[in-house]
Amino acid sequence: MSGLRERQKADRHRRIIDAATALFREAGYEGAKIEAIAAQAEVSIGTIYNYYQNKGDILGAIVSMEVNEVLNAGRGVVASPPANVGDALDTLIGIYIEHSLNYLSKEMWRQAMAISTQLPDSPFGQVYTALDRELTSQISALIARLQEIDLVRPDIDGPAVGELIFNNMNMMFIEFVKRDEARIPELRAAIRRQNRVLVAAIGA
Amino acid sequence: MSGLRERQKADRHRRIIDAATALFREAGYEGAKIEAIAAQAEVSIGTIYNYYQNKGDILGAIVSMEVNEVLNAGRGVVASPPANVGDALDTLIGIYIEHSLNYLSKEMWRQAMAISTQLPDSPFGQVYTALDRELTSQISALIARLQEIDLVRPDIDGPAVGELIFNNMNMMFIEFVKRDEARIPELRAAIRRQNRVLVAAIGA
DNA sequence: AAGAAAAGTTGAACCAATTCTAAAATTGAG
DNA sequence: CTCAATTTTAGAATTGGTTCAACTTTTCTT
Repeated sequence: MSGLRERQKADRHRRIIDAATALFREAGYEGAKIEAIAAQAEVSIGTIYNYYQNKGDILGAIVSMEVNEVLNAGRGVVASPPANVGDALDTLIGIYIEHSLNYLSKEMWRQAMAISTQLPDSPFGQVYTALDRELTSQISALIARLQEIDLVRPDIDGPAVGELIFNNMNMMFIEFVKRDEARIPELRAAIRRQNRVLVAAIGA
Repeated sequence: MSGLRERQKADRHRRIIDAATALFREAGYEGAKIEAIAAQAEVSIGTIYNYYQNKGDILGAIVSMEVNEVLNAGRGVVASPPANVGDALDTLIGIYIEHSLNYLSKEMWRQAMAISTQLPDSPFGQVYTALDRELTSQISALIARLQEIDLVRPDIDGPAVGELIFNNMNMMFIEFVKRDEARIPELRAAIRRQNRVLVAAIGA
């Protein structure tokens, strides 16, 4: 069933995403006109709207790829974490943050986050919420792992702590992308400081 | 210096905000057309844009009033907090959350939050960031207060814990407004659960 | 009180996302 | 190969936020 039609469809998807990625980075989200994306992807405007419900969904597809990469990178840390709670958390969070600007500019992140709260029921809105949940789960999984190897007290409510840590990190990341002059090292240091009390409290 | 011009200006401001508030609630943010707001406020479209940079700023003015009320209500709790850490935090957070839907619908919150990340440098974006900071400070102030009366250990990093608690609450609130069917009691219970570890850790 | 300057108001025009339509192209089935 | 179904295409129409140049109103000056 992988007929020509299937292949062409996949190819158009890729062309649209490639064109949009390039233009979003060059001209910013607002500056990248649908007409220009269509031209660069060598499809018509109508085709773009046939593939994606709206401009936000195109950005959404790009964000999804990025976050999925981050989730993959995170699995390694969960599987074999550094040998103390603070470093383990810092390493996982570090992966999230350091990867975050690989493909997406701060402006793209701002737009993506805005769209996901503005239209929570759009395809992208739902995907974004799901990705957040997966990241939260990954942090909780790390804590569970640390409990297994006796670095975290067994009576700690892992899922709740995972949510707390993720929500704080996410909010800090939002503030980070809102300020163009904000830098990654300061962001990480601030998060480490915030987590310190928690790390002390849950450590075995 | 309270000439005619001043009075007319104040009056127009009020009429625009009243019209917008009514229409946002009736028709939703997107549904409330600038043209309709102008008509109901009995000013021209141009005048609205003379008073507010864009549609988001109108919503911003409404949100500001709401948040400032909440901040005021919170001062009482900080001044004389309940006699244990868990209840003190729960009371303050309760005030924030219970007041939150007095004037603003979930849809209005979604839009407001989206705009504040999308346009962090717009007048509203800056005001919103400042309000978040004030809420964070208020939580930190509560913790400082609890340290004074020996309910919280003196060596705890109050500001960091305040940020952690605020960021978590805020993120939970964002998820809350994203789901129309989400209910306040469940939200509060979830936040209480997340804060539990922290409460245990900082209590004297 | 008249005239000039300053401040504010107005709505038509503009722009870009999105929708719609009818025609052209492509594909898979028989 | 031919036909019917599906997709793509180009572009016109729609829509709603935002801008702008001309017009009014208010204030200031003398």
